[in-house]
Amino acid sequence: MNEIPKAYEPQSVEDKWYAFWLEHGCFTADPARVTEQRPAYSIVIPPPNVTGVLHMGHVLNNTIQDILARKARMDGKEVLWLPGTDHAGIATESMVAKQLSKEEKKSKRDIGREEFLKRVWTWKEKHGGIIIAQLKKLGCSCDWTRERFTMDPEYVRNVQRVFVDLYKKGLIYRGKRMVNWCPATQTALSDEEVEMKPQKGFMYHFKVEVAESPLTPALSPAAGERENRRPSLGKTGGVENAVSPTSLSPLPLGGGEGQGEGEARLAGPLADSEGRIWLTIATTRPETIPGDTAVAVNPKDPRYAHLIGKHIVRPLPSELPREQKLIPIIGDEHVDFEFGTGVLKVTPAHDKADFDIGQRHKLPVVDIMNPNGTMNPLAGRPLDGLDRFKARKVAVELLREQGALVEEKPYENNIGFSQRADVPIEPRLSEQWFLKYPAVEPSKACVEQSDDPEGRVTRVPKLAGGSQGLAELGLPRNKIMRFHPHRWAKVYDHWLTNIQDWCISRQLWWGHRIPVWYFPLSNKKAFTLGNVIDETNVARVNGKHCYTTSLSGLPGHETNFDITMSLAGGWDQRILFAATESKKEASILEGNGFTQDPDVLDTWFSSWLWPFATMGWPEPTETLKKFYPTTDLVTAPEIIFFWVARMIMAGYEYMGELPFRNVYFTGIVRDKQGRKMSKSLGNSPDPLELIAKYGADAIRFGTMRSAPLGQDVMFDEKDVELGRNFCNKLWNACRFRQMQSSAGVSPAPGSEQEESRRDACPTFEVQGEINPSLLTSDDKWILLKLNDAIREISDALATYNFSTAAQALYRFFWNEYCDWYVEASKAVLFSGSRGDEAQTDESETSPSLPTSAATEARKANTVAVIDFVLSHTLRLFHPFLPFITEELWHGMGYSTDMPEQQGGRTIMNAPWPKPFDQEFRDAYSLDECYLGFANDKYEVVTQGRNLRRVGNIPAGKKVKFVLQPSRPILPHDAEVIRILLNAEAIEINESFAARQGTPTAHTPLGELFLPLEGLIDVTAEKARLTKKMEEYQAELTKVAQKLANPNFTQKVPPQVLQEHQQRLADWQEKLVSVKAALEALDS
RNA sequence: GGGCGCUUAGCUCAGUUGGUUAGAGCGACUCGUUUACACCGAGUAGGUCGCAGGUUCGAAUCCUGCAGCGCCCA
Repeated sequence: MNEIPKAYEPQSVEDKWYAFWLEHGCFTADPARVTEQRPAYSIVIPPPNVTGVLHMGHVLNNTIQDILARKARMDGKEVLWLPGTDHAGIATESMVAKQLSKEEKKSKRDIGREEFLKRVWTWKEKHGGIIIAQLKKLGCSCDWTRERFTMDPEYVRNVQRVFVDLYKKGLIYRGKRMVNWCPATQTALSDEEVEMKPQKGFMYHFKVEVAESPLTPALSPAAGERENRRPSLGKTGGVENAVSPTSLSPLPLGGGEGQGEGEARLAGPLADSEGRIWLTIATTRPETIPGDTAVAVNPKDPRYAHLIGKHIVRPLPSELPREQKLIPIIGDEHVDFEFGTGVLKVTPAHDKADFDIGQRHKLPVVDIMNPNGTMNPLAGRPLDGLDRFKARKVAVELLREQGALVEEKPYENNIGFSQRADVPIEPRLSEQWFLKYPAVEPSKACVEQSDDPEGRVTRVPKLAGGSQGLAELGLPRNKIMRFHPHRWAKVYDHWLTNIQDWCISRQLWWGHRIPVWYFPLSNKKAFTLGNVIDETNVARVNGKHCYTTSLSGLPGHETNFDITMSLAGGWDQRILFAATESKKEASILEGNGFTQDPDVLDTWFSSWLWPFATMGWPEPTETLKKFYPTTDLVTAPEIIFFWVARMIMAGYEYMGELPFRNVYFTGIVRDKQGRKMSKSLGNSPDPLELIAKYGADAIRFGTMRSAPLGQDVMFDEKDVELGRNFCNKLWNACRFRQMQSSAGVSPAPGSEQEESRRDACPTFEVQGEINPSLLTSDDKWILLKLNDAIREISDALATYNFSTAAQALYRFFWNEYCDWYVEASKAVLFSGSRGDEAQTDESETSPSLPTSAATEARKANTVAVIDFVLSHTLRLFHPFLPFITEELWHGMGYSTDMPEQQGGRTIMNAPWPKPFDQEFRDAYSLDECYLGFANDKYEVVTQGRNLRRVGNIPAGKKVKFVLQPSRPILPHDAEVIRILLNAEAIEINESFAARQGTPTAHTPLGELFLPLEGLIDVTAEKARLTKKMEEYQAELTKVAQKLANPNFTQKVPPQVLQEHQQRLADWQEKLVSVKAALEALDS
């Protein structure tokens, strides 16, 4: 560390140490090293998308994981931080598809499945390493020898194994249902991938004729009520025509009366002059009218009940003859008669609720759309081929032309959007694979629901079969998982309580292809498949859920020889399904005319296995034995359902145990204005640029300092700047220490550099290095402050309060160590190097000055204290600032005397500082009273600086202060005050007679004067003192009033009472002092 | 509609079980290049703790209601 640069230059340091760590295998976990004394600690990384790039969310998330991992290493644990990437089905596939269309103007179908997948792999090879390299830049201490990818061959096998297993258990099934269909990516999505967003649109009211009208003469329109026009809609003047030429009148039924003005006109059947009855229907999706197969009313609705069983004439498609457009009016209790007009159009093919109504009433399902969101021929001639949104406009026009459109008004409602493609999803009837979640009960029970950190009160899960609690579930206390912040536990519990089956198939190519093969049963060949499946077996399949057998029959050939078959039927044809994870059996199937399901699995169906599938499962590997369950999981709350909940279920189902003990949910990183970081807003800074500009440590520290537990993070580049400044401060504080050593402040004459370092390096046998008898009050103060900091930071980290820890580090180091201690230490370090004039004045009242040899010993002792503090501080900082601390650890020589594996090679393995034990405190007389004394001393300094201000004396100008002590002051302490005040001298004078008008301050150590030669601005000083006096008076009054209240004095605890009495005395004293000063000015 | 969170200095946030003058960083302003650091030091200003009630000797803190913002679920 010769010729240390004045400013810290991270660029020259970071790569060097990262390479060093890798070279020495510092991140590599070895299960063989795990013992009782060296417990395991593990985290699995939330695998970033393989082709993704680092964003601020990753920085936040991975910095936290790295802090946890590095802290655990320093605690002497065997640490596994297992990294990897996710194949990210839709994201990656659409990225490659986009590129294909851009560069070659081709769709994936143009080049075919095989070729397309080849392109994706190429893309993956090219971009897949980027984010990993970026994590390394950030300093992440992952065990890269264990990097995994969700499409690694073993991982693929695991996914298939799990699929087949769940299939055999009857938990995976194929079903034709309403799913969330994304017309952009043309695949089904799970409920979790749908995001509800408010959407501005229109509510259209249109009228339909009741086919059986006129019903009865009684329903003819009442006389004189013909003028019942809708209000004109201005530019959509066509509406006016819509109700002409036949004006409608409300029928004299009770229903519509409670409605609002506008709705009243629309609700209830209307009759025209010819006695025909019309119903008005409200909809936001008129383009789906051709798919309507009924209209529904609530059977309890008096306005419409009598119409149930009749028919209406569906207005679209226009070209169809009336008799082909008659659809029934049905009664269904689920119709909300408050909503719209109380008449609901039922489109079973294009709405989830309508589909359910359709099922109840056995309505036909008319699908009028293509998978890409365009209309098909069933929608009618003008709509056919149009995009659904274009079709909506056209449909409105058609209604208008027919005179059926009654009203059109702006309307906002919540629409489901495809999270990935950001287009409205289309509810669509489709055949997909579904999973009924396994292990739901233990997954629910294992998460601590009480807010008590001790876990004393745990929710007793309600289980079927009379189970009473965790014991019945095999969940002892240590099998409980905690969420941080705790409130997410409730969200998790709620989701699990209302859990719906998971649609796991995706109509994509990139991903885990579903390990199921089909065979249409009309083909007799299947019955003799491999001499194993014959007609007898198929007969057994028929009517049962499944039948299991081995096709290949070769022992040990594959890990699983089972084949599960089931008979599906009822919709299109009867199909034989065969699920197998065995390649051998798959090829037999294919050789016999079976074809594999073209779909792939939802990406999360592979990531939910991540904690164990990355550790060698299903083999009982050493890694699994030692590192599963993992200790902590750090992730974003956005994926609590996608990932966290599912991992817990998979953990129970396949490992019989929870996958992690703690889950830490980070906040969302937002910009200064509180907006979410997003590509389209362009408000997301590139972390790599920030690292290049400020250093990785800076971005880590800045992010951590401003990321409170469970709150969103408002990101501001200023935070990174602060991190950079902090590193620089640390750097320079160490530089200062080095300068003392090189300036010859070593203990004994003739000592070598190395020796002085060793002397100074206090890490282990500290007692021998620092001479307790030479400790100053400042030394003891900083040691006690260090002790507080150790405790505070350790506690904060143990409770995942990273910002608290970072702020404590900042405060301790910058405020307490640099601003006070280092400055105070100069009193010792610089003594003798410049005249001791300051102390000559006080020689009468103070003990005699130390001899020169004694001075040297004291300097050495101060350096020893500095080394002690710095070597501890570097370790406290290391999880946050890995690079600079490693650089300084070596540069300062603190590594030299440490055992190889405990800090000698790298600070990574240096032991985490522990709060001082009693023995240590006794040895160094670290009594809390020194905190008080040093604080008083620093208060004198603050007051003195204040006086300078009053005298308008520049901070740089040397002046003389006088202290009239209220207690004995040692020469050292006087010198500290002098240095900190940047004073020419400080005179300790018990009988100082201040000249009239001398600025004075009342301090805990006595009256402090700043004698000036008549330069003082009397008016300003008066103002200052008056302000102070008023302040003291106000406080005094407040306390006095409290103490005068018998209610207070009688009820309050004695300790509080005493405190208040003390306070009263203090204020009184101050007040007297300030009053005296004011009087002195006046006279 | 249900649930959760937030509201304290110009900004971002601390404030533990109620108990001194409600703290910090940034920003602003003033002064200063004093031999670690201008990526610095010293100092100053700035808050009726969202609003209204209540409990209490005492409320930023506990309770109730209201308002605003945000998120999740339906």
